[in-house]
Amino acid sequence: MPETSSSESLLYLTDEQLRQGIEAMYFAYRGFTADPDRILATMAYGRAHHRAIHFVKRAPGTTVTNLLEILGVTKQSLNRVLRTLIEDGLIESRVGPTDRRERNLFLTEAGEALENRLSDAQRARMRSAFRDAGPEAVAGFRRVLEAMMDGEMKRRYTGLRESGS
Amino acid sequence: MPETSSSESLLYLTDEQLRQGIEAMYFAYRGFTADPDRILATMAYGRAHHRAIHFVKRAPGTTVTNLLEILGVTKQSLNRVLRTLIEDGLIESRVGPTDRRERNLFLTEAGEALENRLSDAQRARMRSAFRDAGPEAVAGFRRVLEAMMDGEMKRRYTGLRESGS
DNA sequence: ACAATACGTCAGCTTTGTTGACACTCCAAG
DNA sequence: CTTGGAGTGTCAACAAAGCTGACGTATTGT
Repeated sequence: MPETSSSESLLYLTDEQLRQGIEAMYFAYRGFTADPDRILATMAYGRAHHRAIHFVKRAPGTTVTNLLEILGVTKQSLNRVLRTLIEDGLIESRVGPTDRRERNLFLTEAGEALENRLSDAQRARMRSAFRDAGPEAVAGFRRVLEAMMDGEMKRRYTGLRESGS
Repeated sequence: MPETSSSESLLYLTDEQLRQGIEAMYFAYRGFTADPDRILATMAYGRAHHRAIHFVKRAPGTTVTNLLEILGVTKQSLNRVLRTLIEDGLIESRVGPTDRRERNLFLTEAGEALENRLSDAQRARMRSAFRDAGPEAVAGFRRVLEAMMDGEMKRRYTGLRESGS
């Protein structure tokens, strides 16, 4: 093990430092999901519904298959969630205009409303964390997270970044 | 909303930037758990077993109640996991020496071995991400994550940091 | 003696993941 | 034009892991 703090500048690669990074990631992720979870718990929804709503908002008109790839779950798992959201009138599923096998997904007004509530809660926490930590920290945060994704995830992530905004 | 990029230095608080932070967190967390998940899937274990093993390694001799508080799950949920780990000889449960109602939890040799396999995989990814991003980025990463935990989580996290290392 | 604590367990439910089978649609080769 | 294969979406049944609430037992301490 070369990184046993032999060099001062590599202190952040100590096993102990890495372990702290792992634990920070674990606890922070729980904070990250806590607010939306609380809102969702009051309805019959869970985290999976949130994810579906989020990415439909992000890429309106997306197909089921595309969503499947972004979320990395099986069809049935997504379908169950999608079905309840459609039944409840939060998501609209339109038959594809060119290829009628496809379904294009959109948020309804009610869907947008819920998306806003959830997003606001999550963004508020993110904003406060970003503000507390400062711009340089935020840049570092982003850099580490991107390096932590594996190739597949990174593709999905940067794919979204390029199409959005 | 004052943060609509009115000031250049607050660009990182734009809704779009926050949204990207949220998505980065989501995709990175999946990368973060991917390697251990792959290992665990080959056995009859899941993420819950990993968490139990991790924190028993971190705080050997911890009691069930303490673990319950750190993990923030219910007794039943933890017990199911703990029971299989004890049956499989990965965790040892010793009657508390001073208070015989308590059970002190330890990893057996086999438990240590599995912990190492899991930790190595996760640390390798963390190390590579840290190395790619550099020390300043790592510091920023940690700062943002700590700001993102809520009070309860932060207490557990810093509690561990102080007892460990 | 009695209340409180720590742990384990039972029953039953929910969310969210899985696999496998099936129906509808499209397109291209015969 | 028909027909067969590939693509897209739906449904049924099951598993992992979380939850609540109740209860039993051993132990502690007042």
